[in-house]
Amino acid sequence: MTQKVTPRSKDYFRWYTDVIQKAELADYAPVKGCMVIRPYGYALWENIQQGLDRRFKATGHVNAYFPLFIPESFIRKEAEHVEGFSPELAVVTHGGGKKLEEPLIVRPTSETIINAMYAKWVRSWRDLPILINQWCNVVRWEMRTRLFLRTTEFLWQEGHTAHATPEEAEEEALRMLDVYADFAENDAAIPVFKGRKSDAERFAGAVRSYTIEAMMGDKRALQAGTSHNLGDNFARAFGTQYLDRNNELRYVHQTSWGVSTRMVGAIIMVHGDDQGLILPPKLAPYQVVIVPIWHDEEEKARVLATVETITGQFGEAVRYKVDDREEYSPGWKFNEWEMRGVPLRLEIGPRDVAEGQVVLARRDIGGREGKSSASMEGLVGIVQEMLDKIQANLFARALKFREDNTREPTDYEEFKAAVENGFARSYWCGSAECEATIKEETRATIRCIPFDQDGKKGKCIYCGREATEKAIFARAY
RNA sequence: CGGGGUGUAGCGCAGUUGGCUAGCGCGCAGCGUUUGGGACGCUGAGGCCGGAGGUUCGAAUCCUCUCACCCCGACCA
Repeated sequence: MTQKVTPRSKDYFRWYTDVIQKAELADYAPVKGCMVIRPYGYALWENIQQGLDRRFKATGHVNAYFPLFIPESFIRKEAEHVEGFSPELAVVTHGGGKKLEEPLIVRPTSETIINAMYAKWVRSWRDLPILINQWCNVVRWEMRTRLFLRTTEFLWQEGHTAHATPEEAEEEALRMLDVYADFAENDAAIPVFKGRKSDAERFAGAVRSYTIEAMMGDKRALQAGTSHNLGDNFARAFGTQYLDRNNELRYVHQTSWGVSTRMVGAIIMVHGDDQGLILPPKLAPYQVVIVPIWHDEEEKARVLATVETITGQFGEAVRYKVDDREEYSPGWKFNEWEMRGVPLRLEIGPRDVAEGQVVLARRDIGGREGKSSASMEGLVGIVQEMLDKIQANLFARALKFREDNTREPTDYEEFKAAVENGFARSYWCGSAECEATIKEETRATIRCIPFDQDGKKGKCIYCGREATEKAIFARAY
């Protein structure tokens, strides 16, 4: 399996799929559009889960689990929602050898079934807010699939909250977008634009959708997380009402927000290089790989004894892997673990043992430049410091790349060139016609209308009418 | 759904003017020598050539039909 991957510079998408399979993150499943997430990929996902779950808990959310099957009639209750999701539903028509009275939908998302329950649970203003998240799988029958980025079945978390007022729901939607952005930038080392979706890109059934958008290594955009203010759309469809302090019956206002295994794809595409993966230390299954080197049994004993004192030092503070396989040479292992994206490699041979030091090799900086030696004494501190540096460097590098490839074109010709090869930040008049025409002519869509605006006015990049906001346009995954 | 492509050993492929025993590289197993940037030798295991029909003395190879997967578009986290 550990053959070289197609160079990223040569064929970006081949590189992407090669890396996933050769690094053993995932493999194609026997069912079209589905993938098997292998232990190494799943460990990465578990770290993503932990990073997010910790933040959800810290903002007052609790986890729960709702069923996989949703009665077909539920999906129909919210008009825009049914229209948005119908084409991609998997439907169960038989169970236990008999045709079902009512077909069951395999959840594509859980707004409907959760609202059916919330409608039961909510009676009084005292029952609010409900702040529930669930970790689960969902199924969307997409025509075109790509490992991690879009699979028929995928793993995600979906938060579903219910609030007394529109203001609280809005506040919640924005809070969770901040949580996502914080996770993306600090844990995944992926810089994101936070902003609002255009109406055309809005979630089916939402009042407003917010998103974090990231630039991949091929300069295309990827929506890395979304947060929706659902208003009272689902509450009206499901009759989710409560009595307020004045004994008046009111609909709840809701949000939903999600991050999926797509985040794994984002990490691969943002940080990887020709050698393969580069994983951010905060999420890497192994932060450090230790490669012991020896020539004979006597050296082996000494080297491994030293390795043991090091791993003893690491304890729980560092996630490490000792690669003491005898069937591979050190050089082979170096290449293997670089391909698998381990942020830091520690080499220990007889020379190091004699000198009381180890060799450190950074994954983010190749060749000699990334190598240094460190004393065995207090190594854990040095390693942690270096992991922090790598984390910071990955973010800085990704940010610079995004900035270098985000342009502010002054006319439509420049705009077309810009979205050909990066992001364009341009005034947009807000009309769906301009948006649709741009999409048709350039294949670029509005990724978001960033919160970060300069407050100035300008002319729409397409029609020239007055515009008050700039949008990020790009080709997207 | 439209367009393109691929199915032969675990992986990557060759073989396809029909021809006898289906081959190569990597990987895998055993033994030995190796090990600081993808080591080497020897021995060996592993195939109803995607499936079904047909043509033929003879089919991986020709014909028909099917199935699966990948890539490019439209749809989407």
